[in-house]
Formats: sequence, C-alpha cells, structure tokens
Amino acid sequence: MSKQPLPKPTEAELEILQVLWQHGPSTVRFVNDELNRRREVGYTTALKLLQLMLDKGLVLRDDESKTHVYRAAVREEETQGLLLDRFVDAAFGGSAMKLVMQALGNRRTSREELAQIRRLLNDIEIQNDTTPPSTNDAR
Amino acid sequence: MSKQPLPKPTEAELEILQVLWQHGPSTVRFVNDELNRRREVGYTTALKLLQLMLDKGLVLRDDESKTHVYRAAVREEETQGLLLDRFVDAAFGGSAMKLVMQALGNRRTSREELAQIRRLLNDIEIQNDTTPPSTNDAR
DNA sequence: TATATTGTACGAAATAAATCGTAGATATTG
DNA sequence: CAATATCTACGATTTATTTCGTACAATATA
Repeated sequence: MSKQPLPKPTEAELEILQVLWQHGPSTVRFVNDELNRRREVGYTTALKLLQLMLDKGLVLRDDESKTHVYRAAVREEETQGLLLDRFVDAAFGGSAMKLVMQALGNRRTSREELAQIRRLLNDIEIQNDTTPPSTNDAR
Repeated sequence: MSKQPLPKPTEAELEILQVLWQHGPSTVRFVNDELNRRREVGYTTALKLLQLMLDKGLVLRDDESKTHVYRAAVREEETQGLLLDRFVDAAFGGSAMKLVMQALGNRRTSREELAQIRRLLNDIEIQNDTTPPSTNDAR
C-alpha cells in the first residue's frame, strides 16, 4: 500500500543507477570513479546526487561504517520499463512498434541478436494463441 | 556551414514536434489546442516555445500573414533516431537489444505487428548475408 | 469608428536539475 | 600527537527548461 508511484530518475540519477545495477552496492567514491570514466564529475556532486536519490527512495544505504554504501532500491527492468513507456510516448507518439522498427533498422544487429529476437517473437505468438486474441483494451 | 549538430529537443519541444509531424504546418493556435488535449498549457507558452524552437532551428515559420505558420525543420525519423541513441545509452547502458526485448516483451503486440517485425528481421538478415559478415566492430 | 478579439514579442518568474564549496567529523599515517 | 587525507552534510550557485504576464499591433465586429 505504501508502494509509491516509483519516482522517475533523472539523467544523472540514471547514470548512477547503471553503476549500482552493474556493480552492486558501492561507496560514493566508487560510484564517482565510475562516473568519471565518462565525464568529469566532482566528488560532492556524486555524493549529493546519491543523497537526493536516497530521499526519493531510488537507493538505500548502509551507514554502519563511516563510509556509507549505497545500493539500488529499484529494479533494473522495472525502471527501464517505466522509462521506456515515457519515452515511447514522448518521442514516438506512443507507438512502441515504431520504436522497435527504428531500433532494429538503424543499427547493426548481429545474427546472434536477430535469432534472439526471433525466439522472443515465437514465445509471444504462442502466448497470443494460448491467450484469447480478444479485444485488448486492457488499459 | 551553418548545419549545426542537430539540436536535441526538450520534452516540451518534442510534444510540439509531434503535432507538427502529425498535422503538418500549423498556427500557434492550432498547436496550442493540440497540446491542450493532453495537458493545460497557456497560449503564450506554446508561442514562446515555438519561438525558441525557431531560434534553435527545430522549426521554420512562414510569417507572410499576420498569423504565423510553423512547420518542423527536422525530420521525424532522424530526430527519433537521435533521441533513441541517447535513450538507449542513458537507460539501457547502450544495449539496443535490451531495449527491443523490453519493448516487445512488456506489452501487447498484435499478430499484425509481429509479422511486420519478422519481415524486417528477414530484410536485415538478407542485408547481413549480402554484405560481408566481417567483423562488425564499426564503432 | 469604438470595442473586443486575436496575434506577436519579449522580459521575467517559477521549476527542475546538476554542480560545487565549505564546514566539521573521523580516520590514517609519519 | 600533529599533519594529512577521507567522509558526510548541506546551503548556495549555476544552468536548463517551462510557464506566464504585459505591452502593443493588427484585425474583426457591433
């Protein structure tokens, strides 16, 4: 019941989440170092961001020891799904299909990946067959 | 020489571009009305945005008559591609494949659309076969 | 023609996001 | 122990974005 509407991370926050998702619980120092692999960011900037994210509930922290350890409080897929929805809406007028076509069309996709997608498509079709194709106004 | 690196439209600007892409050249009034179908926006807000977009080169305008007519200066696919790149990077750590899987996995996709994607996959495979499968480290 | 309507221009306020500086606490080390 | 390094807290600044108010010109209308 206390499941808030899941706060939307900003760009910078997303960068940090990526680090946490990828490397697991991390110190500010580590996060900052990772950020600095892409662009220059001051230490206190990273710290502040993590603190703000803590307020928003995007991360949790262990402050047992002096040096705090932060970890993601939101799951990767869930967050990506949320952002994807917004993005599809904002940039593709709501058409997820258009987006997929673009994503597939405009970049090198390896045979391996293509196969992977085919497999997924098959799975989906089976789903569609199993579940009545009925009116999908499940909005 | 004055071809800038294609400015990144903001959220609000994107909304407006959607309108222009969808309906073609439009007056401020029309754009504003369209925006108001989704959320409340003051007339001068829409006006100002269009003026800013004009500066940025995102739109062009015909100011022959008193009531100006604006039209998109950037193409839909191109812009979407640009944004998609950024988004894939920001939210999916650069993996377009992850994004596609999410997009396909987490929403109802009609048989029609699935077929469409299969067709696209086929096209891509043919491309891959025709063009040397070489090392695709074309970074 | 006087009045109301509709339009543009543009400064400026309101909001949101990101960045940084400084203070003070707690280690670490020579 | 004194000097140095490392941390957190947090206010404040900077920058980007969005929103709006006001002035004034042009046009439609009573």
